[in-house]
Parts: sequence; C-alpha cells; structure tokens
Amino acid sequence: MSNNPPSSICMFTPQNPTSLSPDGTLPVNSDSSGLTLNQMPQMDGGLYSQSTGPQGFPKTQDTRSMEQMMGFTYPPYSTCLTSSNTERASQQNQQDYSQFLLPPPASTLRLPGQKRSLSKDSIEYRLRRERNNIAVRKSRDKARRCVQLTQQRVLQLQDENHRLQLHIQRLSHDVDALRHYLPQRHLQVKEQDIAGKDNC
Amino acid sequence: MSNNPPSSICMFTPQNPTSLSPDGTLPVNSDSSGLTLNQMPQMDGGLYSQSTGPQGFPKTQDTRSMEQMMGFTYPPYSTCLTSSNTERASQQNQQDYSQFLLPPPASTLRLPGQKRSLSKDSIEYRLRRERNNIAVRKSRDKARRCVQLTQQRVLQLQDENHRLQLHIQRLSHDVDALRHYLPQRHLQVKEQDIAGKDNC
DNA sequence: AACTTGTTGCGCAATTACATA
DNA sequence: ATATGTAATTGCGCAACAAGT
Repeated sequence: MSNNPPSSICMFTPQNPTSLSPDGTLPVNSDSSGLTLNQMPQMDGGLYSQSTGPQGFPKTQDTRSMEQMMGFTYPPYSTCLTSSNTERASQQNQQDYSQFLLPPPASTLRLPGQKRSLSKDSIEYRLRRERNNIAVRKSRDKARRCVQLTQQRVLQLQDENHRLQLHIQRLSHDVDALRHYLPQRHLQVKEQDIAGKDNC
Repeated sequence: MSNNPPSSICMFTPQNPTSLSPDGTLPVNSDSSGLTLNQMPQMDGGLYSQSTGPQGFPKTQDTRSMEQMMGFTYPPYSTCLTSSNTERASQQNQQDYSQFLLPPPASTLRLPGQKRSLSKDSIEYRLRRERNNIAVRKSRDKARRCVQLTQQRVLQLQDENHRLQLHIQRLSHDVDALRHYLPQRHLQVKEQDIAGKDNC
C-alpha cells in the first residue's frame, strides 16, 4: 500500500527527455510533454472504482454507448452522479473474479526476461485491463485538474501583476511629488544618487 | 477553404458553461475544461496528413490492421510494435456486430433525424475514421501546445512579478528616504494627504 | 438539413515509475 | 541490488458530440 509522496512534481518536470526503450528502439510514447503533476487536491478515495463493465467481456464493439445508456458518465469530481445501477454490477464483478483469480500456478514456466502474455479471454487479463482503465481515468483526471490549476494560476498571477503595477505607479508618483517638495536642489541630486536608477 | 480566425480563444474561454445536449440529457462530454486555444504556432500544412504508411503492416489487430492494410499508419509517433495474436478475436467481434449494426445497406431510406450508419467494413467508414484520426491527432497536438504555452506563461508571469516586487521595494525605499529629507513636518503631512494611502 | 472538422471521454497496449519481496 | 508486480503515464484509435460550412 504505501501512500508516500511520489517524486514527480506538478509543473514543468522534464522527465526522461531522451527516453529509450530498453531494447533501444524509439519508445512509442515520445511525447510526454512534461506534465506530470502530483499532489493535486484529489481525494483518492472511492472514485475511479469499477467503471461499468458489468459483463465486460465480449464488450460488443465499444462500451461507450453502453456506459452512456447506463447513465454512467463519470463526472470527474463533485456533482457526483447517482450511479444507481452499475455499482452493483461492478461490485459483483470483482467478487466473481476474485475467486477464480490466480490461475497461474499451473503453468509457471516462463523465461526470465519474458513477461507472460495473457489470453484476452482470461479473467486475469480482464482484471488487469479494468485496473488499468481505472488508473487511466484517474491519471487523466489529475492531468485535467492540473491544467485547470495552471490556468487559474495564470489568471491569479496576471491579477497580482496588475496590482503591483498600480502600486508602482502610485509610488512613482509619490517620489516625484516628494522630490518636488525638496527645498534644495542639491538634496534632490543627492537623493537621486542614493536611489540609483529606478526608472528602468 | 477559408482560413479565417476561428472564434474560440486559447485560454480560459468558459464556453458553454451549462452545456446540455439538445435532448436535455447531460452531455457525455461535460468536461471541456474551457481549453480551446487557437492561433497556436502551428503550421497547419502537411502535418497530420495521410500518415504516409509506406508499408504499414501487421501492426496488430483491432481495426488498426485495417488501416495498415490500406497504407494508413501515421508515423508521427510510434514505430509500432509487433504484437501478435488477438487480432482474430476483435476483428471477428467487430464484424459480428457490424452486420447487425446496419440493417439498411442497400436501402437508403433513413428517417429525417437519423444519420446513416456505415458498415465498419465499408471504405467510406474507413475514410471517415482516418480523417477523424487525423483531426484527433491535430486537436490533441494543439491542446498539448496550449498547455505548454500556459505553463510558460506562468513562469513568465512569476518572473515579471518578481521584478515588479523588487521595483516596489526600491521605490518604497526612495519614498522613505525622501521623506526623511523633508525639512518640515507639515510638508510630510501634506505629502501624505496628496499621495493617499499607498500602503494597502 | 447534411457534411466536415474539432473536441473529448474511453479503452487498449507499451512504457515507466514505484514498491516490495 | 535484482527480479517482479502494480500503479501511473501516454500515444492511438473509436465513437459521440459540438462547432463550423
């Protein structure tokens, strides 16, 4: 389990810039765009649960239509849906499989550097897929939130920027006014020497 | 052709905040996150073109195989793998359904509000798919660039912010110094009246 | 109205990042 | 320190829409 902080940081982490696959081939994922946020305000709780695949297997052609028909639209956060149905199914789904889980014992003969290839019909395969699907949804959700956060940050910074500029404007005005009130010229000069070049 | 500027703007365009499907149901895509950049530095030219698959081949299965058979591989990313089995399953799967999917092949009678459904085997279907795939790649590319741009903007704003704060610091210092040099108290007071409340 | 392009959520598969035996 | 398993990322294609012509 372990819930310790991952290493990647939300914004601008370059992250394996020249990543190559272990076999030396160019990796399929050559993009990455360096967006790997973390520490996002997300309650890692029950969301992302079993997604719909009630009977997931034959999975007709696309599931999407299925999901929608079942009203399972996955509203990232808040507003949570009232997933009336579907959860039952998914829940049970898990259980159903759990008992069959771990068929490998029989044929455990696979070469060291070889990762076992699962049959697409196998329960295990489906379980892995489903888990990954959940992870994918979670990850993308996180990415979306990060983007939004970044955008908010821009607005916020622009705002602050504006405030600062106004402040500068006022201060500049003050300085001018004060200089104007200085009785002796030499003092002004002295003052300017002290202040240096503010007007950049 | 017309290459005029689209309406959406890159950052923070709210854009259908309460979007609902025409039928009043909640739209599947309720996300959108208001990211709809435009005017991105993209040469809209030959990129995203036909995906020049010189000899695209046995990519895997899963429809993709079709694309390759037709010479549609789209190299942009990938170097594709060489998986193996499984093509049978998904392929057949698709076909199985496809025959049920579109009952009216020869008959062109489709009700007013009904969009014709193409056979997954049809050339037309493949062409549409391929066009959409290109559009998708293009769109995502745009989104990626927008995100990067936004991130850059944050850095840039942070930097400017810092500069402004330094400037304020110097100006404040100047004001203090000048005030110190003011010979008479009443002048200071007067000055403050003029300047108003700078210290917010 | 019909068609084309643009967006977006989703699932898949390959890869990577972590964690742990 | 290494082998192995799981979670996280990411490009890709699909389908449903939205938007634009």
